[in-house]
Amino acid sequence: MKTLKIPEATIIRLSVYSRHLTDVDRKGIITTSSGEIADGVGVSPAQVRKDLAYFGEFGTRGVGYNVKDLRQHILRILGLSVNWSVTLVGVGNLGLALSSYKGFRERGFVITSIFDADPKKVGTKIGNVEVLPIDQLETVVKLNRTQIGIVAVPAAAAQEIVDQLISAGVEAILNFAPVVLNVPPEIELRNVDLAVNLEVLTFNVCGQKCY
Amino acid sequence: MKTLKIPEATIIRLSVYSRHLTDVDRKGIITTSSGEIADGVGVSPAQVRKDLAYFGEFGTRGVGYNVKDLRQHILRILGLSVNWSVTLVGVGNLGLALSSYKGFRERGFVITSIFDADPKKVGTKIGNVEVLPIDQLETVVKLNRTQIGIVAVPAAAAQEIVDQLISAGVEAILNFAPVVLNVPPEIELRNVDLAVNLEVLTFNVCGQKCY
DNA sequence: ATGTTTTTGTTAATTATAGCACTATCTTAA
DNA sequence: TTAAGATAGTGCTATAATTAACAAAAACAT
Ligand SMILES: NC(=O)c1ccc[n+]([C@@H]2O[C@H](COP(=O)([O-])OP(=O)(O)OC[C@H]3O[C@@H](n4cnc5c(N)ncnc54)[C@H](O)[C@@H]3O)[C@@H](O)[C@H]2O)c1
Ligand SMILES: NC(=O)c1ccc[n+]([C@@H]2O[C@H](COP(=O)([O-])OP(=O)(O)OC[C@H]3O[C@@H](n4cnc5c(N)ncnc54)[C@H](O)[C@@H]3O)[C@@H](O)[C@H]2O)c1
Repeated sequence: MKTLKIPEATIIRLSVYSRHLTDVDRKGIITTSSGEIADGVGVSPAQVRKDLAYFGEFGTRGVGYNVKDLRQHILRILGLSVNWSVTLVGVGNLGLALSSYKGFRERGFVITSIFDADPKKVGTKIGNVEVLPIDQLETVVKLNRTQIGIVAVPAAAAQEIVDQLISAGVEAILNFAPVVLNVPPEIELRNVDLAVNLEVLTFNVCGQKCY
Repeated sequence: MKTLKIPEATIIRLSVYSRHLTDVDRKGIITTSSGEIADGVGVSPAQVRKDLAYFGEFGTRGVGYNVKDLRQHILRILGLSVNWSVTLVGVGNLGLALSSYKGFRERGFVITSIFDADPKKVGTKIGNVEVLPIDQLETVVKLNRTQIGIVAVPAAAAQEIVDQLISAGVEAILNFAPVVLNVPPEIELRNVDLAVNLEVLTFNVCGQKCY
């Protein structure tokens, strides 16, 4: 087992490769190559091979990769050979969209609990999951052994929620609130920041000429 | 005018710095330092200075940075000294959340038009913007000189929508559909992919031990 | 005044990432 | 059986990004 440091960019690409392979597989295609994958996702063939090489040898020289096999291998690498229990905190505009997103389940992410502070929302059902009051977060998350928390509350409440998620045993957090959160190093945190994404766009559109 | 290549990571951090400075400014603080900014956003002081150094000298040695000034400078660098006209395509679960997101306008992004293919949605109003049929996209986007398009349609429709946005003159696209899109090189494209984000988390939670 | 402290801007070193070129191995067909 | 073609895996090179170190400049205290 290698303790090699894997670039995050590699993981992101692996996720995209696996999605691409799902499409290719659906078309009934049996075998593919680093070149075809590269074309399909817009990177270089060398990059595809390099990314895979971190984890082993999955292809056959002169032939290529078996689509189903490679897909399964990548899913396994990403930790997707099992389902993950996910909790969603905050069922506002965004939380509601997330809670009904089917792309979740397809990849093995199962929303097992939903919380909100608003009494009007508590008790309502989203799909077959009931919205629970925030004071039950710790108990329920512990009970379900939920490993992933999604934060979709206002920025002002995000740190408090994150602290609760962590003390409830969550190991990874996906945060949509536009705020820098403090978490201990053993907790995995990723931020999805809409404004930041748009601002990278505007910077580039300016042709970097605006300043 | 430098033609220096700026790392994308730098732009992302600048966006975060500017948000942090907005908070600091709201607290009435006049002066700050690279160290304080670094603490506030979780990077190193050297990184902060390096990022800023790409664009000029904004501080005073021995003193630090004027909060308001630096904030304004960064906003200018990011192209946020003017408002941007944005069009949103697809008002499903996600599109609806995005259309009512206030964080947009705060940074100068104004949704000037919304489109959907569903006749039941066309004609409804979101805020004070009416949902228009998709066949008016080109005309309206051209009329408004809209520069940014947000794609929140199903994956199967995304490429088609992107093509229409581009032929309508949009220069930058933020895509939420989980699909690899083809755009000409002069078009700025960013993808926000929820599954990918979660999968980076699961990979890391596995401690890279799962494979 | 002058030296001390602070903190920036910048240069140098280190580390990380991507790209390329080459080698090994498999398939196929003569 | 062997040669030709294809394509994965790999080590090396080049590029990019981050970190660290240091010199320049401002403020402040003596
Ligand atoms: N709406 C979007 O498109 C969008 C896009 C990007 C980022 N965001 C961010 O995502 C977050 C949610 O956005 P939104 O538009 O859904 O906001 P919202 O106001 O519609 O929803 C927030 C929800 O969180 C709940 N809440 C508030 N405080 C809470 C607490 N302490 N504990 C539990 N629940 C609490 C509220 O009751 C509400 O249901 C915000 O931080 C926002 O900045 C939203
Ligand atoms: N819902 C989420 O939380 C979420 C999260 C991440 C990514 N996404 C992605 O964002 C996209 C939208 O997700 P959603 O949940 O809002 O889906 P949705 O089905 O609720 O909404 C899609 C909307 O697009 C419209 N549409 C369909 N085809 C169209 C076309 N050709 N032109 C214009 N409009 C068209 C539909 O009428 C509908 O209103 C999808 O690609 C989805 O995978 C969604």
